[in-house]
Order: sequence, then structure tokens, then C-alpha cells
Amino acid sequence: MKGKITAARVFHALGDPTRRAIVEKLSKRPLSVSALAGPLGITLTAVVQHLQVLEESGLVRTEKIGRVRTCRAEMTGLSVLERWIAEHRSMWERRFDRLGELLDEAD
Amino acid sequence: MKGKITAARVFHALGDPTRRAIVEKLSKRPLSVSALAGPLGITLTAVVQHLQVLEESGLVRTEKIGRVRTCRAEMTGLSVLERWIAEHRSMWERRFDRLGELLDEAD
DNA sequence: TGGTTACTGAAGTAACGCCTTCAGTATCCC
DNA sequence: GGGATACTGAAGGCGTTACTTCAGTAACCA
Repeated sequence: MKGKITAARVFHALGDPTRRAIVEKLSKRPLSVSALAGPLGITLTAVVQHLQVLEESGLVRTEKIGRVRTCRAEMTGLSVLERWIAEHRSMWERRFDRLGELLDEAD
Repeated sequence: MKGKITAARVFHALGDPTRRAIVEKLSKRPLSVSALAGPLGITLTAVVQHLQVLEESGLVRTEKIGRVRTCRAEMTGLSVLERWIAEHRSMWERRFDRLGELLDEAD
């Protein structure tokens, strides 16, 4: 464990196209580091660096067996995002409720 | 209109801490450019640049009246995000369903 | 009208982030 | 054991991007 999973972390992680591609691949099926690197056209090293970010933001879980590291999608990060969105959506809607009341009173 | 609102765009927009701060302030109440810049401790110019990104990703809408530009939170961007998350969550869950079936057959 | 306020646009700088190379280490297979 | 495979870690290059300064323009106000 490297630290708490925050919306900030998840947004930053998914802000990068390559990392989104990795997450998309992994939501279909678990893959090794090499299996990820090949199609993406980048080095193993680059993939590992992305995986670090993705693990720290709760979007991916990895497990090394023998010499191959298997990577899977994880839901924690997405749940944190959903929560963040819900909170902000509700703040926004509360504003509209108040606006409605004001308009009603204005009559 | 500058282009289509994609999840890629929204993730990139919210990947930046300052832009998240702007969105958070605006979901509470509409604000002018100066009212945003002050508390953030950055110049008007910087704020305007962020607003451009936020508008293009459907997270903020702005309207200039006289010499003051008023900025408001918009839901479009968040909806696109929610859709992206839902899709990926369902891909992930489908994987688990299939895994269950395979385990059943294995008996 | 003249001064202040609010923003806009161009251009430069400095930091950050993605990716690479290279030099390991550990595991698998013959 | 020896060679191939799969990854790991440090260090550097380089392109992007967030922010700044400066020089405007437009609106408001006295």
C-alpha cells in the first residue's frame, strides 16, 4: 500500500491515454506486462511505470507468479470516482432547487 | 463548439488539480474569472486558459456580460464520465459471470 | 473624458511526465 | 549448467503544459 486512494489520484491516472488503454484492455481480461506492452507499442519499462500509477489509484491489481506479473482491473478506483461525481452532481442540483424556490417567491 | 465531448477530454481536464478546484468552486456557485483567480493564487490569464479546457470538456459553461465573464458548472462532462465508468464496470462484471460459469462446469 | 476594472492574446519559461536505454535479477526450460 | 524469457530499477531525453509577463481592448464610473 502506497497511500490513500483519492479522486485526485484516479483522475490523474486516467488522464493519460496509455493508462486508459491499459485499463480498457484489463477490463476485458487479465494480461501479463509483456502482453500489455506489445500491442501498445511501448517498452516493458513504460508499462511497469503506468502500472505503478494505476495500482496506487485502485484501478489495477497485479500479482507476480514466477517471472510473470499478471495484471487485473480493480473496481476501487472507479467507485471513488463515482462517489466524487455523485457529490458534485448533488451540489449542482441543490443550487437549482434553491433557484427554483427563489423564482417561485419572485411571483 | 470546439469539438466532441469525449471521456478522454474530461479525464484530461480533471487530471489537473487547479481545474478540479475550479470545478469544485463552481459546483457551489457561479463565479467571475477574478473571483476564481484570487483564492487560487494564480493570474487571470491562467484561469482563462483552464476555463477553455473545461468548456471544451463540457464541465463548465461561461457567459460574458459587459466586462465580466460568469462561469458555471455544467453536467455534460460528468455525464460522459459516468457513462464511461458504467461501461467499464459492466465489462468487468461480465468477466466475473463467465468465471462463475466456468467454475460451475469444472465440478 | 479620463481612470479604473475585467478580461484577452501572444510569447516565453520552467517544471512535470512519458518514454527510452542500459544494466541488472529472477525464473523457466533444455 | 547455460541460454532464453520476463520483468525491474536508475538515469536521462524531450515534448507537453501550466503559469507568467506584458501589452493590449472593452466596459464601467465619476
